Amino acid sequence: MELSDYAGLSVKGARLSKADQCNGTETMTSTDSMAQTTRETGTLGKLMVLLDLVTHADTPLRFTDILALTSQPRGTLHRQLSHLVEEGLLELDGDGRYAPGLRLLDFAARSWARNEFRLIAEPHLVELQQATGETVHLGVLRGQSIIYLDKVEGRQPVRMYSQIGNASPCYCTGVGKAALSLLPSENLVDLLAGLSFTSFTASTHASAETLTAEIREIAEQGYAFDREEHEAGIRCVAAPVWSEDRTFIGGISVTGPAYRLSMELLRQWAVPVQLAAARIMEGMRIRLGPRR
Amino acid sequence: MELSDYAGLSVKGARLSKADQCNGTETMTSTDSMAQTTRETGTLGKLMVLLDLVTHADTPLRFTDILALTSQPRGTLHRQLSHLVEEGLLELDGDGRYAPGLRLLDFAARSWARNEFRLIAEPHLVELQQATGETVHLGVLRGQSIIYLDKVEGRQPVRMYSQIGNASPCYCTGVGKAALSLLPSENLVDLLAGLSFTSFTASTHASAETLTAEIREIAEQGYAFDREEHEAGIRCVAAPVWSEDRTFIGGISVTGPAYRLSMELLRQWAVPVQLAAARIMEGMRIRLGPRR
DNA sequence: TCTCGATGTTCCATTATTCGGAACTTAATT
DNA sequence: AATTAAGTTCCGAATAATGGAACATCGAGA
Repeated sequence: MELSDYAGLSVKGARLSKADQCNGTETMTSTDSMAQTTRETGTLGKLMVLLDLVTHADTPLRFTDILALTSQPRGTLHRQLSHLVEEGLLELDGDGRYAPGLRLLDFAARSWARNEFRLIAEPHLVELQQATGETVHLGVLRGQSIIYLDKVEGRQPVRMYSQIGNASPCYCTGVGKAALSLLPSENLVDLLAGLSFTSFTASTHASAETLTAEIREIAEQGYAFDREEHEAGIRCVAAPVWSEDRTFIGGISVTGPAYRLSMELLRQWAVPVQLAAARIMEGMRIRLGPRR
Repeated sequence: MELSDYAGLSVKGARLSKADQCNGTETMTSTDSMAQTTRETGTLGKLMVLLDLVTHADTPLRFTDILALTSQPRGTLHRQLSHLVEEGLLELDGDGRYAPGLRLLDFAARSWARNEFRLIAEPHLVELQQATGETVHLGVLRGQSIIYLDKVEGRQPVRMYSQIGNASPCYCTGVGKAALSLLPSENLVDLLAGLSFTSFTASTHASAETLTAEIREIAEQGYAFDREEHEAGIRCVAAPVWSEDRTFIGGISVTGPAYRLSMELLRQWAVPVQLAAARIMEGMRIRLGPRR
């Protein structure tokens, strides 16, 4: 119900919720451990589950594929998909395959262009990029995921699994762990309880225990590392950033290939990263402080 | 009062949607030719109007602002906004102001990353950029708008959402007019009938008549110009591109400042632009041809 | 060609959700 | 403190979504 609830951004598990609301038990699913309490927002919630399904699929899905994934009555599913297509949120090609709709791009372009947090942070990200020569990210916590709001690359393009708008897990990214270190322990416990840990590399945290320990450490020292936890060969150092009203809880990071970024070098960069973070927060305070 | 009049993607009188463009069985004599029944897709349609309102606003809106814009009952509006917020499509800050939700970014990032048209076109856009040294765009027609799918700039890395994803009018952009030149005259008439012409510059088309004339010309010669019609001092030359099943009707363009791009130079570039367009379509044919 | 099965679409009574007026809280202003 | 504006919650009535089944459509194999 707080800032932790929509399952849409979680890596796995959005599909389960659909199955839940299909059969008997309704309205009484209070605190569920495995499936995060997906509070279906009526009609919209059901449609969003579908939109999630299609946008998360690796390839355009046929009607029957979606039918199998949702186990809904055919007629119902057909109407729901039709509505999504008619609104431009999905597109149906000549082969009867559903793909994400381009209208989503228009929404996102506006969402991004006007985002105050990003606008304020941008110059500081550029500065940090120039100081280090490596790629700089800005991300915020939404649900269990980090959504990357911005990315400033150097000249040498390094192939990385990161892109503006992409949602990444919070438990294996520098920005994610930095963000988690900002949460009150109560909220943190809740969030961790809903996580399912996927081991992307050998270094990825596999349990809430080890993660909690590291987060405590991060909270003390004020910066976080990603020791090739999300992608092999990629390291980063991150610092937490937040807005005063806690609408944005996230972080910034400097990321690069392990062969170039020794842990020692990353440790040296912790201070400039923290400084940039401090400047961003100062910028937010000036810009947004008065009226809160 | 019509609250679906957003300058977004839906056409008022006639929606150029799947129903129309589907296989063989056209000529069903558009059932909604005179009946302006804005077929709102039930609950979803109403919510999308709200989402449009908020994302199109220049600044975050307060509850009362939205209330005034929609003239809905307060209770109803409040519940609708709550649902959108709960799903992460909108965000409500500490001041009670509604802004676009970051979840939209996640959707869009996936929508973009997997878009086949864009993936196929990309290398040809890069090539065209290198040949001309100017900025190259790829856009497709959705409703009355051109949505930019890709942008290749000179030296600077692509700022993902700076232009990509933006919806622009079809009647005053090179890509837009090139796209319109592909439409069957019946569809074109329907679409033009729903347009309202905003004069961005002195050169912007102000009526369907002059626009229709130019589109006819474009259809003959196979390329289009933007003579500072959308933005003063900016010119472009564009060529139409389409996918075989007409799912994508759009174009590519080379854009730049008028002082550097004489009309004569643009005319010379028409051929390379058309060539790039042809290669993209060939790529689509190879990639998607078989199974249609 | 015909039939069969798989896939996709439409229909309609039932059911659940949304609607919207009004009462009820806050928060800001005089 | 009194008053107005702003936002939230409630509940019967209106409306939209549901889901089962009938209706199309298409491909492949007999």
